[in-house]
Amino acid sequence: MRVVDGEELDRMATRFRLLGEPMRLRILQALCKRSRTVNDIVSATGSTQANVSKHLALLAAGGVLTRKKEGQCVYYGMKNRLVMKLCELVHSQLAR
Amino acid sequence: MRVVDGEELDRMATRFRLLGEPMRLRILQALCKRSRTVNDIVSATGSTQANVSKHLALLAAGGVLTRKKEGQCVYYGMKNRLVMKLCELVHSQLAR
DNA sequence: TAATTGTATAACCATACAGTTATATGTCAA
DNA sequence: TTGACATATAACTGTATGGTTATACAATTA
Repeated sequence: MRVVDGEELDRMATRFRLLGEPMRLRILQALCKRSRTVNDIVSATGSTQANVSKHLALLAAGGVLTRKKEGQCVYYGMKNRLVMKLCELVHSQLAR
Repeated sequence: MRVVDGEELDRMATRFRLLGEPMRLRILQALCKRSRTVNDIVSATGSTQANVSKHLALLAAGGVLTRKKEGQCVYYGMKNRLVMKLCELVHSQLAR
């Protein structure tokens, strides 16, 4: 990594911290294959609707998830594969 | 990423969170090229000795840094290149 | 031994934030 | 319009943790 200025380090830290919550990783896992509604994710994670909604808002604001409203349902999905790449990398690193 | 159990998600989240602090990223940058003493890192980061020591202890406990005592100096260094790989990946992802 | 230097740690404070409960907002159907 | 369902948000609580200050511990030197 090149030398990086303070603001960029802040952004990097923010991204890492966004992934530094088990519940958010659980959510990402649930969205790994396809987009899902909030309720789907609530079921998949076993958390409460309010909690899931908050995490989804954070992940979307952080540029990790997309958000698409259809009727009264809201579909969240992976913005791209890059974040899953990160998760896989960490996962494989820990398997040592 | 395969489906991962709760404990593994916890470990992954812990690793991500470990990288989710600007000061710790600053420390990693300082150690990118070579191992350094605590005082070196204090100078490089501009933080206090106590604060740096605490972060170094966390990074070492988290398996990111190595620790080698020589005389009254303690050298910390990157355990391997994998973490820098992560940082580079995040850095490049944010550059969009 | 005493003084100095390098590092770690304890105690404390302030802040951030995950989770909860309750409620608001929005959308559809009857 | 009313009711039911889906989602978001506000208010609150408890906990974790980054930074600071002071001090302890360890190694070197005089």
